Amino acid sequence: MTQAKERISRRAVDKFAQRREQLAESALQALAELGYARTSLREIAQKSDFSHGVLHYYFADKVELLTYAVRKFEEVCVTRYDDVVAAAGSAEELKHGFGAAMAGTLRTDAAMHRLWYDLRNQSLFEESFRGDVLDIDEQRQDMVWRVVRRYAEFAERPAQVSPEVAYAAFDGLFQRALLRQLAGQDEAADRLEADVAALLTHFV
Amino acid sequence: MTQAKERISRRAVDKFAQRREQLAESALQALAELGYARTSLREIAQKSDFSHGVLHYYFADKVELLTYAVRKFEEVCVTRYDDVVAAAGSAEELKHGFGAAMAGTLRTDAAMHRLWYDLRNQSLFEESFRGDVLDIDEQRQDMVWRVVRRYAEFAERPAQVSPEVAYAAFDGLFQRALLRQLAGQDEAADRLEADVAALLTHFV
DNA sequence: GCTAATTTTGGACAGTCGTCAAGATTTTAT
DNA sequence: ATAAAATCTTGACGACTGTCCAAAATTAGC
Repeated sequence: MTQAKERISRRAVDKFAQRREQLAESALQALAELGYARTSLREIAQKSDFSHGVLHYYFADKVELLTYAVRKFEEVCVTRYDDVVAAAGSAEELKHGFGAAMAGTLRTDAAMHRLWYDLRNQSLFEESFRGDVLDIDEQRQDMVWRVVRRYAEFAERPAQVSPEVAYAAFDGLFQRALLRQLAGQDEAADRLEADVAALLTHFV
Repeated sequence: MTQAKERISRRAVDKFAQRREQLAESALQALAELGYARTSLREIAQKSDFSHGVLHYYFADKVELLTYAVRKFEEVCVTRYDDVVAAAGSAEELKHGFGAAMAGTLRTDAAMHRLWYDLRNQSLFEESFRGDVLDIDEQRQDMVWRVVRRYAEFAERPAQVSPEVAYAAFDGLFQRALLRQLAGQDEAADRLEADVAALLTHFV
């Protein structure tokens, strides 16, 4: 076996890294569909173009693969509302844009979101992901705070809560809505949109 | 095998039910310690006084056992703050009592709480628990709302948020604190206590 | 085109899982 | 005390798990 570290060719290194990306993507697919408890390496391989054996060619073990996948997941996860912040021209616009964006991603990306909550929850039991989870959580908090801070600027009032409290509250709302949405309650997204907008006004 | 339904003797029925309670209790122990993903029937049996085979004498399969355990869990889970509400004589007292009670149970019962979040999260993937989880969630919401409503009475101001929003926000705060507490951040409980008290004032 | 290195496959492994049933043990009824 | 019923143990089953490895397939260097 040839380790990535020993490589010389730049192309080869890139290809090696590219395969890892590819397999991590398949891992995320499997995790989103089946949940952590039921995601096996063979399931992951089946979502990819390869057989199950190849996973140990690119990753030392399951933990390394999943850790890598979690880190990859982070990237798409922590800038979701920045566009809304940039686009909004007033407090009202931002408030409704934020609510709509949350409701939208709830409707569209439910499987991906439950994957995140599953991983975060798993880190209550397993130490391996905890560092990455806490890191992502912090970035999500920053993301939410950018919305709240901007809203406070528009409203020309100071924010009444800390970034931690704001994030925890919006996250709680989202998690609640996710459970209801997956349980088939079609009004979950609409209610989330309204609740998010209402909560924002209470926080600044 | 003799089913409980066919029994005549009252004592026998009670004993049958008692064993189920007993085994469900062992199941909760195992779930709290290992998490849903790694809890096996043999692990559960090992926490009890019996061998693994007996589980299928008292329960049809694993799902029935776990479902029963979840329902049992509900009982201890949804009246935790009622004493605080009953004891408080003023808004200030209630506010600090609520925060202290949350911080207290975070410190004392962390394993039990992560079990709840694990089960609730699992219901994002598996339909089997979903009904019970939603039911428990509702009761927890009522429990939190009794606090908020009472606080509003004391303060002689109307509550500014719905029961759903209040519960989601406090739950989000608690979940956040639980993760930090389990990650070894000793100040998590203290911060939770302060944040809960602060958030309560924003909600009424 | 040939050799050597890299990449991928598919099967084998030891272990664990949920489930089941036969037999041993205990409790109950008469 | 004895037979019947209820309860519990033990070992087995097929399926699945993460991991590893030898061999096949592919690619790269000359």
